Amino acid sequence: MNEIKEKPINGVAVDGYCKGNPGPGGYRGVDISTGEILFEWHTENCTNNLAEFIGIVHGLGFIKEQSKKFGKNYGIIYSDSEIAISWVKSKSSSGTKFNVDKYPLLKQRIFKCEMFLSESKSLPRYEKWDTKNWGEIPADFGNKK
RNA sequence: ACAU
DNA sequence: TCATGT
Ligand SMILES: [Mg+2]
Ligand SMILES: [Mg+2]
Repeated sequence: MNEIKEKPINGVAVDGYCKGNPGPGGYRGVDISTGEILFEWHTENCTNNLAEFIGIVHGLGFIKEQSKKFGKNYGIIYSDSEIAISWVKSKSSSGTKFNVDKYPLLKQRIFKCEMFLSESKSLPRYEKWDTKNWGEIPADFGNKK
């Protein structure tokens, strides 16, 4: 199915980054309609896919919290990462090759992400950002050469 | 191959 | 050109 959707004008774009892979990295979330940076996180060492995964999960929690506390409904979370989206769907990042044992804070963060996913009765929508047709996701860090 |  | 992943 080669359906091409319209480029979204609402929702939250999340993107992960790594300076080296593995390397220092993190994620951020951007309000697509305004360009406002809504949340950001950095850590000393991780992989591209772990950063993308944790970013999506944080975005899901953020959207839920904004809705419940402030009645603000951000809509859909977008990610350009096939891998991270598959990990969110399965509620597990066990496919990672990265040994988190040297990074207990990261290990704990991943555990909490999976816990959040497994305990949630419902989650906000999350969809693939179609970079080919829409250009770079608005949350991108612009680190690629 | 596809997505990063 | 290398690494992370399905
Ligand atoms: Mg990305
Ligand atoms: Mg990017």
